[in-house]
Amino acid sequence: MHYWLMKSEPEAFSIDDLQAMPEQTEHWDGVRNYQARNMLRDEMKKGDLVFFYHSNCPQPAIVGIMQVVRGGYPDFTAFDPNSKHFDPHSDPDKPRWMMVDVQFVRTLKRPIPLSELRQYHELAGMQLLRKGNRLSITPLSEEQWAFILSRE
DNA sequence: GCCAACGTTGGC
DNA sequence: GCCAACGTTGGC
Repeated sequence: MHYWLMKSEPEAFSIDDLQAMPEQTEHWDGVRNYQARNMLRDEMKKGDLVFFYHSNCPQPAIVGIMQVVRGGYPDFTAFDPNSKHFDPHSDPDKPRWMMVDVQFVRTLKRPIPLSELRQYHELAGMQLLRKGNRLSITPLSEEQWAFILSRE
């Protein structure tokens, strides 16, 4: 059982969009970073819990919880020339990019902003808070997960 | 809109 | 393999 945080720009795909999907489930496509790809492929398993984080918006914040309902499998948007995530170098016989399916669990009672997360020394080791961090998927320890929920 | 940080590309 | 140039991310 692992805990994660995944970023999305709410203008592109928000937690409300996830909640509105059929089965409240969507595939998390478009990750085009090898470090994140490796986590999707090797470490994210069905049942893992994930914080939904809104990035690149007026108030960057953790806004909700989702659950992995299908572990890593090939990101088919990489094969679609009409997709903005198309990658001509990803061969369907040897897919370069991976994704998981996630299901909405709930929104937090309140969004917990990045600026607040930075103030907790308990979270000093969080990868999200590291200077220059750009990874759209980062792991959390169980302790970090529980602490954040305690601040809700 | 600015810009720091980072990843990728490609010439050599 | 090095590294400059470039593109992207994402907070502010």
